[in-house]
Amino acid sequence: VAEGNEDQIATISDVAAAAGVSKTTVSHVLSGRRPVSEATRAKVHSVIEELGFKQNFFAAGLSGSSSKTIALVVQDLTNPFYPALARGLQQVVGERDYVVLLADVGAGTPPIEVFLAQTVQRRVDGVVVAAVDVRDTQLKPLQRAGIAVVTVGSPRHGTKTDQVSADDHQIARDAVTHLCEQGHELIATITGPALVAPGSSRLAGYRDGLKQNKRSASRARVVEGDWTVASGAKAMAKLMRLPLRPTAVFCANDLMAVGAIETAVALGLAVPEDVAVIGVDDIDAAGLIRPALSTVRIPAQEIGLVAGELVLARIDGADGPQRQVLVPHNLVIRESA
Amino acid sequence: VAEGNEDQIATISDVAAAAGVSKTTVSHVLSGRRPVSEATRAKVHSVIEELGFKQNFFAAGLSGSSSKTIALVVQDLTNPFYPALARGLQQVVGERDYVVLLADVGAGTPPIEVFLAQTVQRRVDGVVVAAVDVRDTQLKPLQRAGIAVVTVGSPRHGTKTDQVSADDHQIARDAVTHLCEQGHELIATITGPALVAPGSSRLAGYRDGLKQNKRSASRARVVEGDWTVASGAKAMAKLMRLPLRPTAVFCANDLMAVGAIETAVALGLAVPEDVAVIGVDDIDAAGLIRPALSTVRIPAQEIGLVAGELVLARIDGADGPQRQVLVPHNLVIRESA
DNA sequence: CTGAAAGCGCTTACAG
DNA sequence: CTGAAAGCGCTTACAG
Repeated sequence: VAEGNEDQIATISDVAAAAGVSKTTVSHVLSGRRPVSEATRAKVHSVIEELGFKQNFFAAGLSGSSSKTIALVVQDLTNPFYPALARGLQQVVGERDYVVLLADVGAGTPPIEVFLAQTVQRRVDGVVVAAVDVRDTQLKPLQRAGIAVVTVGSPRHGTKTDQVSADDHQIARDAVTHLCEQGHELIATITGPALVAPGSSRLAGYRDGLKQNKRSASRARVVEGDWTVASGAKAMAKLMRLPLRPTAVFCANDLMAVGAIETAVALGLAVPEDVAVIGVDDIDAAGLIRPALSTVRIPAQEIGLVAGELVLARIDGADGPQRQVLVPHNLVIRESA
Repeated sequence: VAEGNEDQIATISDVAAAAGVSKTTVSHVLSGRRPVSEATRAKVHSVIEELGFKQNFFAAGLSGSSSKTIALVVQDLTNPFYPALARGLQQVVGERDYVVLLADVGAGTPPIEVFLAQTVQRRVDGVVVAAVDVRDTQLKPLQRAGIAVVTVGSPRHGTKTDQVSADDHQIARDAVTHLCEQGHELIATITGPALVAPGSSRLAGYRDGLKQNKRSASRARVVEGDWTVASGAKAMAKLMRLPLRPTAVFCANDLMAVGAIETAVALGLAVPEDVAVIGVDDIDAAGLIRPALSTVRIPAQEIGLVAGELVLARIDGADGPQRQVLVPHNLVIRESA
């Protein structure tokens, strides 16, 4: 036991020397990529333990070339959807000893293209993109570099990646159907900006829901908001002035639903007795306001899980066509509808 | 222009050859660590551009040994405090081309000790720990490995790292003082579990605030909750049964304040006319409930910024004693107090 | 079942 | 102002 400079970090050579075997053998007991006799395996392991040996990440990567890391690009970490997604992703990839590199586009720095470049330079194994700002031309270079890319959210024009998202169309249909089951006939909607996802899909789903349940549709009962409480309040005021006043409103997100409820209360209308209101998202406040908000929960964490499974599958070499998976949502019925 | 196998990733040797200089020189124009003539610098840069050369992260790290990454360990990404902190951190470190590696302890996997081990293996430059579960004995190895460690939250016994946190003591004092300025005499508090931070500091701050404003203190007006809405509601019921009913309640977080308000309303008490309620955190729901909750905003993003500055300072070689910085909070007065 | 040796793509004394 | 060469700590054909 003459060696043992304990201040120095142990390398694979130290382990090999102390165990009386070659670096090759140590490397193989580490990777398991080639059979090693039980005796020497045990010896090597005990030496590793004793020396506190840890593989040098850079050296391993330089030869082997996988960094065991997944990058996650997120539109706005401040929106609770993304942290939940991040958690789901970490859960599945962490299981396989991958680590997650985070980029919050909303932070403003670094610029997204800089981060994506970093991603290839660092030989990241996979990238999960949950950010509307990213154009597919920015993703091409990653794919060419052999990085597995999966995209979260509604499909965008021309994007060629595996995708996960909530089923926005079905979400709206389910909400409308719930309203119908409660006996409502005149059902309005407060939409998000209607040309882009997920606003467009939820509007289409609303219309389908009406048709499917044989309710009448009317352009007057469709009012556009911009996802904010204030816009929901304003849209609701417009709706409540209609000659044929709707008795139920499907709001394309919870924030607008909160605004809608405030307007209803301000007008002296009881919710849900006079007007029922249902939202989408299940934000934290949904259960805290009165009346408590009925809504459709977007399964953010599950989306993260699936995104993780998709990247890992590609990393493991799965080929075949791009996959698109829709993660099931669920209705959370509280008081407002 | 005979070379140019465009399918292959360009290395520093390719650049050197194409520019007619040595790898040494290319390396130096990249790092700027030694003067290079303007002419050759320009030539090298143009070749880099042309070949689309990107430094191999592993090779650079193996020689140079900095990974340009900061790890962030967070207790529960699902709590909005942490995403905001993460954003602040990214903003400052991103500016300097560092990238952030995220670990959400609440995800359950990987185990925290595994992640911390990864952190030294990957030669991370700094670690920001915002997680109560991490004991200082787990941090020692990182510091020994030369990693800059900063800790977020109230100081813990024996921890020897730079620290950032909100000033929990002062937060409570400020809230109580606000209540006093509104003319309240009998001021109660609903605390978190009182033995651990931040519950203990907020309780102490409440008592100081009372003393400083010459209000009477009473053990009966201190009721312990567990940070949840339900516990706040229950504590409030107890408080409202007191013979000398308090006219104002300082709740150690917003969730308990929401519960307190619900109880008050259920008892037919008007808020803030009959009882004023103030919380801490400024959660999203605070502005959405009625009456809107007055509270003390915890400056999560600023805490992240400061944490980033502290790590970077240490990475840049700052020595000297451990620093502890308290980030200023602010009162957000809405309707409930 | 095991080793010697080349090689991954950089950085950095050392030398001029 | 610039280069040749050693070395960082691994992995992996190749050979036995």
